Amino acid sequence: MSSIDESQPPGPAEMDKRFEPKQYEPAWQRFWREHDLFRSQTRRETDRPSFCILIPPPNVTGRLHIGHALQSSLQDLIVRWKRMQGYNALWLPGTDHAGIGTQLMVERQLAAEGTSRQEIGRERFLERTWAWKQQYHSNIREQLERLGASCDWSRERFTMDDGLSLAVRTAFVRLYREGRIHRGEYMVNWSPGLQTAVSDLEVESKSVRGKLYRIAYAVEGSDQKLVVATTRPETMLGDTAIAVHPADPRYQALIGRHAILPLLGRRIPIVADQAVDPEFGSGAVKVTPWHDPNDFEIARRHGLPGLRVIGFDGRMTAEAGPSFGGLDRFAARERVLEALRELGLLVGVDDHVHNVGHSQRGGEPIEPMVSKQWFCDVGDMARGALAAVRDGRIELQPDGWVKTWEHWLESIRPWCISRQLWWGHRIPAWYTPDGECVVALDFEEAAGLAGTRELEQDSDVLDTWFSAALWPISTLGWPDEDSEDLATFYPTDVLVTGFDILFFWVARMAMMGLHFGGDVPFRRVHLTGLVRDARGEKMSKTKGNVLDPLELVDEYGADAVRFTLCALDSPGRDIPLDPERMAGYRAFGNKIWNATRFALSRIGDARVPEHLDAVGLAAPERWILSRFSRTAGFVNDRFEAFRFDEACQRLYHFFWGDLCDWYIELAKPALFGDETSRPRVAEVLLWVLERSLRLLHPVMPHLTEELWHRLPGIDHSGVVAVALARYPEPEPKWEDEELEQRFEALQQVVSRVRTLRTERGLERRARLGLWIEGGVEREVAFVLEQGDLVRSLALLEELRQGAGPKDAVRDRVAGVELAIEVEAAKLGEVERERLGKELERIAGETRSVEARLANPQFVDRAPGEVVAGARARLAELEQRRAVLAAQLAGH
RNA sequence: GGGAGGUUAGCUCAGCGGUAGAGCACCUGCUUUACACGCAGGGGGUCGUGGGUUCGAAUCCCCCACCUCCCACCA
Repeated sequence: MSSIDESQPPGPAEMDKRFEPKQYEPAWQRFWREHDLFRSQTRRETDRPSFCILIPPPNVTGRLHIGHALQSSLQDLIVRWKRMQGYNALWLPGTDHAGIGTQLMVERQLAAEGTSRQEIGRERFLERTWAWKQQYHSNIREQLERLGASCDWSRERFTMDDGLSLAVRTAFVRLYREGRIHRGEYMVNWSPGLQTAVSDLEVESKSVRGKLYRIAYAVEGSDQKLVVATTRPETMLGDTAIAVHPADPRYQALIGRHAILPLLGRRIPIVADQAVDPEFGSGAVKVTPWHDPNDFEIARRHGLPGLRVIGFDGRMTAEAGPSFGGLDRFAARERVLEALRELGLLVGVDDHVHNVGHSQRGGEPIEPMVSKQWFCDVGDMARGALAAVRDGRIELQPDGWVKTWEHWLESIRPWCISRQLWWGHRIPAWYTPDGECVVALDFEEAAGLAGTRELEQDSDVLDTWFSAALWPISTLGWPDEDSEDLATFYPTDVLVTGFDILFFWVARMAMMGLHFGGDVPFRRVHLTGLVRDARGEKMSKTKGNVLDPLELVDEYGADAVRFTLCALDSPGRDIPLDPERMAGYRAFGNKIWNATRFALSRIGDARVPEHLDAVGLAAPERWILSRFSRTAGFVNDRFEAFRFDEACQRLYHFFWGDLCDWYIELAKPALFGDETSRPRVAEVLLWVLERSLRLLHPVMPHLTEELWHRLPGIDHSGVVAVALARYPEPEPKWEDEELEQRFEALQQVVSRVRTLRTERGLERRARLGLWIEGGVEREVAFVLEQGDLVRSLALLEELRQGAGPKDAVRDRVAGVELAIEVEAAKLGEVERERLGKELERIAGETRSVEARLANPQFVDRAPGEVVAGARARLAELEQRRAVLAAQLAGH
């Protein structure tokens, strides 16, 4: 107990009228940390069932953005809920080294110092980057903690930790030895800006307004010109053939002959290939094998040589000839066109809109070119991942993503996994002086295999997503097959992430998890939408509409931020985030605060009861317990279905509507009354409040923790925090459908009286008398039985059964006919109008229901209860019409 | 060219077979012994267009229109 007291927030015993998240949120974060509440256990240490979520690791040097806040809120909600359900729940945190991103940041820093990575060399550059990582890596943890994340920080991982690095090397070596990884010269996407190859996924195709140029090539041994169409004239310098469709009648005679490449005078063959579309351009295609993926394939089929005319820096090479070598690729284009124009060989220029691949990161056009790289052939692993989703071992939510998943995995191509970067996992391959390649776990093994220590390691690093693909197994201890964590938590249960990395990450984890882990890496994947601004626009720095989650936490409190994000997470939708909405949920927090404050001020000596005995409770108590039970059932069910939005709506309306607006008001007479009724009512109020705090805890952990600890009678030596309290479940014995219906009538009667005050512009406390004149027996009896409560809620002078004064205002609500005595009972103009409108509405609905009932097909085919419902509705409409019509006629 | 999603109250969105809901915004009253981050009451929608299925459609099916996003080597 004493240790708890020490880390209790220092807040005053007296509660302020307004809650102030800043005063207690950091204190509870510290409390959780100091009590080490979220450390999970291995199966050796506990027999509780396990539950595991792995964090999608943020960039180690990054700052959390609003998307992280969304995903973290959802992950924390899930893991807190499961933990409270008694699971050995683990939310494993960590960070990613983010190869390109981090390297670029450090390079930028070097540039500012007037140097570069090339200048300082690889070793010093890596030292710098590690230092940079050390400096920033605690930021992510701090930021997650400020959101209230209940991660097990003792298990924090970083993709370049020793253990994870070993996992990466092990996976690489095994895949290599299985023949799934190989090195070769193929067409890759080259980013001249980043100076590295990138994978297909890192290329974004953008529609570009360009030109289609028609260039005339001379045919050898004739005066004939062969016109080809191209969008990239500069690549002609690397042409090694012209291709036409084999069946194209225009070019039959030319197949097998040669053309002379303009500008360079090279003799190139004219070949026939199916890939050529006779309808496009001139029907003849220039073939540049080393700078176009299609041409590469054509060249392979025809055994054509390739020439590198564009270098890795985006400039033309010496192969491009003396006039062009050294020029930037775009400058070369102009120069080539100019030269062709002079020679009269540029025979046409048309506007042409086409798609050009751009580097996702750098933004510049990607240069397709042949390069020696490492590739991972994921074909059969992809089939495994495909099957896992098809047969439900992995559930994607929303399931609309299944098709996308299938399409991508069915048409998957080898994955280019090498990057010409320095920051990352260096490829575990060594070369002997003879150029022999040895793949091994480390230098010693490589030396043993090669029979020499004169080895040079491959200079490339692996794609960041390669290590990310191993995250589910590597963080849990793989390749150590005896790892207790792996045995306890693998397969993990839930993955929450954005759809934008479905292929980059999720699919690849599925492949690697199945391959190395022997099972799916996670059973369910919850894909979130994109967080947008209040108007639904994408957040971007240039637009200046970026919302920083930590600033939002400062302004509204972490719980309000979390509640908002969870409440807006509806499947398949982007999330428009309006700070106004967050203010609304901050108000909700304040409501919870004040409800508790009120309860604490009126409960006397009552304590939160261990068990609640239903016997002898009055109707309002039985009612709120019934509502609570149904809410608990609903919330659990919606959490289970990952419908956090629906769960949050229900929590909000239960607490604010049922508990505050109605129950607390209903309980007030007893709470302010004598000692006969007060203790029991106070107990129920405390009980419901305490259970409600538990119910709300996964969404609003700080506030619920703060308030829960203020409630009297909780044995904190048993359960030190609400974070570890049992999550409420529905209690069917308290659910009372009939009682809830009767209460509905009571509520409507009270509302009708209140409406009348507004209609008549009466004083809030104007003396009113209410007569219950008739109606449905059950409801009437209940309203009369609860007469005292109705009187206090509706602020009535008196309430009686029987016929009211002649000039009273009459209405029928929820089956109860009532007459309200008002001093000046004349209907005003506005009221008459409203009555008229209401009668019209009733007449309209009556016609519609009558028509339905007059239709024999409806009566025959519709379910009995629907027909009965319609009949009852018709009767109710008629009763109400009669009352209102009499009312209107009587004045 | 394929695929997915969207089109419901002024705004942002739920609902997805029995004639419409929320939050915010708006209007009208309120120092009511927890809360103005409050209380009570209210106005506001032919659920994108056109067909079809059904006793009955915002809800299922088809067409169209307009948005958004993925995927795709026609130079």
